Amino acid sequence: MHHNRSLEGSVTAPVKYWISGLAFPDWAYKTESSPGSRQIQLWHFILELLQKEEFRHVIAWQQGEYGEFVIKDPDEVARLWGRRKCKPQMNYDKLSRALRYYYSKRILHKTKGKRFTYKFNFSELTVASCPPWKVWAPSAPHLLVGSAALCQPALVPVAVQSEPLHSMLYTHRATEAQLARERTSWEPLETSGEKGNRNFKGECFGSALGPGWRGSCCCFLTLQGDLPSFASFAAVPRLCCDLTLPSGPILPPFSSEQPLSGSSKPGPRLPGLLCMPGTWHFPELPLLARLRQGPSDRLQCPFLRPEELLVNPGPKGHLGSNGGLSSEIQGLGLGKGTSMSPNPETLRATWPLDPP
DNA sequence: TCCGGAATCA
DNA sequence: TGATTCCGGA
Repeated sequence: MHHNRSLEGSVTAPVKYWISGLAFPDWAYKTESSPGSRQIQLWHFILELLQKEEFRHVIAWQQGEYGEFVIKDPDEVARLWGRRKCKPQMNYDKLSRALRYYYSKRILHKTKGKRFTYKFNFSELTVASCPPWKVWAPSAPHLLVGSAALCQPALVPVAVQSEPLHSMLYTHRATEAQLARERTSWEPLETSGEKGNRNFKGECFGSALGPGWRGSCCCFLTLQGDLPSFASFAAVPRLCCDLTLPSGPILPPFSSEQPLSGSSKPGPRLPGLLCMPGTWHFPELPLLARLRQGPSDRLQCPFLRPEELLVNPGPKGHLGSNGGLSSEIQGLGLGKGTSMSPNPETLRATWPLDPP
């Protein structure tokens, strides 16, 4: 059972990590888990306030704008913040200065034209705040893809199955021409993950983890560079793992030279799934942009290369050395470099790490 | 009201 | 490092 600490520091009732259709990892609400600091960070505190009904009159999520919140009573928010930090001289001017420092970190940005209105960049926030010890956690009982996905997804189950989250992760059909165009215009992650580069095409969740993690980054591409910030990465591994999707196409495409063991014939191609080596596509799915502003309508995951997927066999029940996929994946029956995808039933039956 | 530089603190 | 404090400017 998950608990959170109240604003006064006591343990309170369990929280639902579900805000306006967004699921947060549990550590996002645990002040003591703030990475890089032993003290609570302001954005944590803001999330705490936003989470609580009793502060709805002080600060609240903006209806219809995911991640956007309004400070209705700046002085009160500043007072609460000052009380938490034992800074009685705190005021909104100082607090807002701290918030403005989040701009450069891309944790937050200002909603122009709206007073006291800010917006979280959740993907950046989750990467920046994902504790290293929760990354690459070998005991995580999920099919984890990409370093971001390796942040232990402490989600409430409803988040996985809910329509909003599906919509966040899905995108609508991309034509083959579009795919080809994107394929050729794909930019290296080195540039896409650069801080301050607002024109990036891809958002590498693993960018905060350093170059060594690049191979397993889970990346979201958008048409305009304004990333689909609300495709909460935490949901990705669950979706990949549980395969409870009604349309079922969220599976990594594999490119394997040799026929995979454990399957005499390749699995059927899942309807609507367009795959390219190293890239996921989730066509025929609700428009991502429905959940956020902007025309971001493409979700891709150029993530693990085949050689990173097909790792040395490990003991059953453990993740492979890539931290994400064990050798059992070889039983999925996949063709090389094709649009072949694993049969979800096969995956379900084969996967050793599914929770009971 | 908002922004960001600069110095400073813990 | 993540604020806090102060401040000039838009």
